[in-house]
Formats: sequence, C-alpha cells, structure tokens
Amino acid sequence: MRSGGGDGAVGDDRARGGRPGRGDVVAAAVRLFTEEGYEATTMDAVAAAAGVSRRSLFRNFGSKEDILFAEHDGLFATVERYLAAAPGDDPVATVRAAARMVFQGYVSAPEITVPRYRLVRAVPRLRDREIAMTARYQAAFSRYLARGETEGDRVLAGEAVAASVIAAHNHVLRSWLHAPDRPVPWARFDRAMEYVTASLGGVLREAGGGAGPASVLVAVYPSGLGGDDVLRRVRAALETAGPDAAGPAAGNEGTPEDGDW
Amino acid sequence: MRSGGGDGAVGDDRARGGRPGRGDVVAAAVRLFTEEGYEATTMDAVAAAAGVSRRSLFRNFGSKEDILFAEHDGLFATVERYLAAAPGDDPVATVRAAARMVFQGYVSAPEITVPRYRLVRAVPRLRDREIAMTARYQAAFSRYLARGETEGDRVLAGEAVAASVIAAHNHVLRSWLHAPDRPVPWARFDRAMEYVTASLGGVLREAGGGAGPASVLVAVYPSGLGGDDVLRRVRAALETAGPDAAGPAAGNEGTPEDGDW
DNA sequence: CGGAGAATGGCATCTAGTGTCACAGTAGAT
DNA sequence: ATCTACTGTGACACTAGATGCCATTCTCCG
Repeated sequence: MRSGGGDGAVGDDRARGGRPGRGDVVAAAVRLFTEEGYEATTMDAVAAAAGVSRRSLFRNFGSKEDILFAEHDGLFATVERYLAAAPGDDPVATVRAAARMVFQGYVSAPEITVPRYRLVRAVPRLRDREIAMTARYQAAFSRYLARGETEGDRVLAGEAVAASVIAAHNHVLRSWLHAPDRPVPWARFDRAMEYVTASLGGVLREAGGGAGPASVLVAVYPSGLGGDDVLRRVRAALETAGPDAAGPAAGNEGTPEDGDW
Repeated sequence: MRSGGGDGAVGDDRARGGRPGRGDVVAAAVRLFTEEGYEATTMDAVAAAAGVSRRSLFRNFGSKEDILFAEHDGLFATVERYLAAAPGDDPVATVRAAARMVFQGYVSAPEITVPRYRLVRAVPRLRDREIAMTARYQAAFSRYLARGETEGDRVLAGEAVAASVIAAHNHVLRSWLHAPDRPVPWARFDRAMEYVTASLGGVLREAGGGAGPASVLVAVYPSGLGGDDVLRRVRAALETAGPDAAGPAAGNEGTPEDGDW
C-alpha cells in the first residue's frame, strides 16, 4: 500500500501535496477509531490526526458517524438513479441487480467496509446507523416495486421482496466480511438472490422470463455530465472495479468465480 | 381523559400523589415533543414539565430518545422470553405468533405509539431509532429460526422469513397507525402473515400443518416471579389488554373483527 | 424511633454539533 | 498583472445531550 493513503477508492480529490482530502480524513479517522475505540476518540483528535480543523470536519462530513458512512451516500444515490431509470418490465430482476450494485459497492472498498464492520459490531450507535442505511435501500426497493400504488397486496408483496432481498444481501455480505481475503462470493450472492426472489416474487413478475443473473456492466451517471467525464469514470470503474466517494460509479464484471456450489 | 394522566397502559407505578412515575414523564415528554417539536424541546423543559430533575430524567431513561421508546424494552424482553420458551415443532408459526405479540404491543398503547409515529416520520433521528428497534426483533426472529446453525441455506431462509415477517408486520401496522380510531385490523395482519410465510417458510417447516391463526392468550413471565404476581399481572393484562412498561405482559383475544376481506 | 439502602437533586464537566466572522486560496474579468 | 467575487478554511463562542460525583431526601424495615 502507498504511504499516506488517499489514492484508493476512497475519494481522492487532489490529495497529492496540498490539503488533506476526504480520503485522508476518513483513513485517519478509521485508524483512530480502530486503535483507540470509537467513543474514546474525540473529534479534536480526528481533526489533529487528519491535519484539518475541527470545524472543517463537521462542515465536510456533518457528524462523527458520517465520517465512517461517507461513501454510502454516493452509492445510494447511484442505486436510486438506477432504479429511476430502469425499465419496469421485470421489476424483481431490477431490484436484484440494484442489490448487486450495493454488494459491489461494499466489496470494492474493503479498506473502509472491513474495519467499519468491526466497529459496527462493537458500537451500538454505529450498528443502528448501519441498519438505518440498509433500511434506506430497502425503502427504495419497496418504493420502486410499489410503483405508485399505496395499498393492496402489490405493496405488501413488494415490501416482502425488498426485505428478503436486503436480508439475502446482508447474509452473503456478512459471510464475506468475516473473511474478506477470500474471493468475492458472487455465486453465493446470485444463488441467495435467486432463492429469496423465486417464491415471493411471483406476484410482481408479470412479463419476461426468469432471466438468469445479469452479467453486464451497469453504469449510471448524473445527466449533466460531460462525455469526457463519463468516459473517464467508466474506464476508472472498469480498472479499479470500485466506486469512489466523490463521484458515483459502479463497475463489475459479474462472472461467478466462486467455487463453493 | 383524566387530568394529569398516568393511569393508562403506560406504566403507572403509584403515580397517584407522590412523585411522578414513568408514565407521567413519558406523557409530558410526548406532549412537549408534539406541541413544540422534538429538537426544539430541551431536556430541561421535559424535566420541568414532568416535575422531576434533569438528572433523574437521564438516570431513569438513559437518553432523550429512550423516553419515547421506553416501553419497547419490556415488550422486546417479553418476545425474547417467548421465543426462548417456545417449542420448536413449528418455528414459522412461533415467529408469526411473536410478531403478533409485537403488533399487540403497538395497538394496545395508542397514546404512545400514535404520536410517536408522527414524530418518527418527521425526525430522521427518531426514524432511525424506530428502524433499529424493528431490526432487533428481526434479529431475534432470525436467531430463533437459525437455531444454532451459523451457515447454510437454513440460516438464509430464516433471515428471509424474519425479514418478510417484519415487513408484513410493519405494513399492517402503518396502515393502522394512519387511522388508529378504526378497529385493529387483526384479519389483515393474519392474512399478511399467511401470505409472506406461505411460500418462503417451506424450508423451515418440517412438522405440523399450517395451523391457522392462534387465538389463545399467550403470557410469558420471568421464572423468578411469585404466584400472586403472576395472577395479578395476568388479570391486569386481561383487563387492560396492554403491557405496562415496568412489567412485561401481553394480552390479546385475537378474534378477527375486521370487515375488509 | 433510627439506621441502611435506594432514589433524587444539584453541580461540574465533557463532547458533539451549530452559528458567526475573519482570512486565505482561486478563478475570472478588465 | 491587479482587482474582484467566490469558495473553502480556521478560530471563537455557544447550545444541549450525556456522565460522574456527592450531598440530601425518601422509604422500607427492624
């Protein structure tokens, strides 16, 4: 790994020589939280370790927790744009693909997600925060599956599917987080998704066959983005296979490379 | 409604003339939160309105949020004891009954749950807290359904069922919270439970037929409780049909009395 | 009545989070 | 190249949730 960190998939805004960027701050905070404990680490300590002022910390991250969950917002925004732009012909498959994007977002930034997972398991406050994050995804899935309706079995079915998809996602994700050095269990992920959506999704699937796991590149970007930027981000996503915090990007060549089934 | 409040199903520990009990404090806090907003209400204001000192507030409730979610802990403990003592012959039915207890806990204390629902929808911090609470139930359900196993399809199936049950519970609960004056939709609740567990629960159901909705009184108490206490609590539960904050109790005569199916 | 134990109140203190203002770095216009 | 408008940063002050400490009060029981 490089010396000071800050060119990974964390969020590198010119962290070369000038002021420390978001990535550096997050790295310093994660280190302090891990070494000295989350509660015991004051924001002054984080500010000092990161080389910024305490005020700038709050300005750029909002709160102490948000330092750990900063990259989540970009990923969530990407997922929401994906759902908004997705065709409605096979909603369950769309949600499954969206969950795949979330999973991809986790496994492609292990420098953050792995130590954060340890912290989340230890600190109740952070655990609640993580749960609230996944609940946001679940709510987005439910909204998409409901498609305007506000009452009836359709809504209930959508919420059940969304909950099950999130549960399956978390199930596979946890198993990976326990041993992040092993290859990413894409096969197990797809199998789990298949399992939870096979039975429950019946009500929602009105057209289009089952359609196996999608192994295509999915990229969603803000509409007001220049062509060069899009090209650059797609290339970056293909190379590093990971989204950065500043700009949303999700790249993934989803060939199952797991050997356990 | 009585003058000072405090004899409902909130948690009345001798709130007659002496010091204000938990129920009075919660009632005062809910009133302030509703009238002046959650963030705008300081703990000093709550302490003054409830007639206790600020220090005692924190001592008895732990935090500002916990004032709103105080009764949840008792209900959760009851559910956990119920799961621990339940026979394992039909785990899905057991979880369904546990969800019914939770639902009962909500609908039997509308003086708290209804205004809290309004607050939860408005204040993000409280929304996260509510989500974390339901996640605790979901985790308890998953643990019960996993029954020791830590890997494999059994665990995934259990987590999916737990997530779906919670989703169905929340679905019906929300619809009731929007119009709490209408009769409690027990029929819709049972139908939703039936729906989400019919397809997914197959893996987990190994014995015992479907077994329609249980319409029996379920009461779980700590083992170190005197016979008189048990009798008194059962009677109280039967009369008020609601758990109080100090002691866990869940009463419910579950005859479907809803007219919409 | 009196003492033991628990609950309460008051005080000091810590820390997350916010508002405000002065200052520095930067891009664009003349 | 200089002025200017804008954006980000740092420093200070302040609010409020939360905790530790200790004296006081209340309650239960012998």
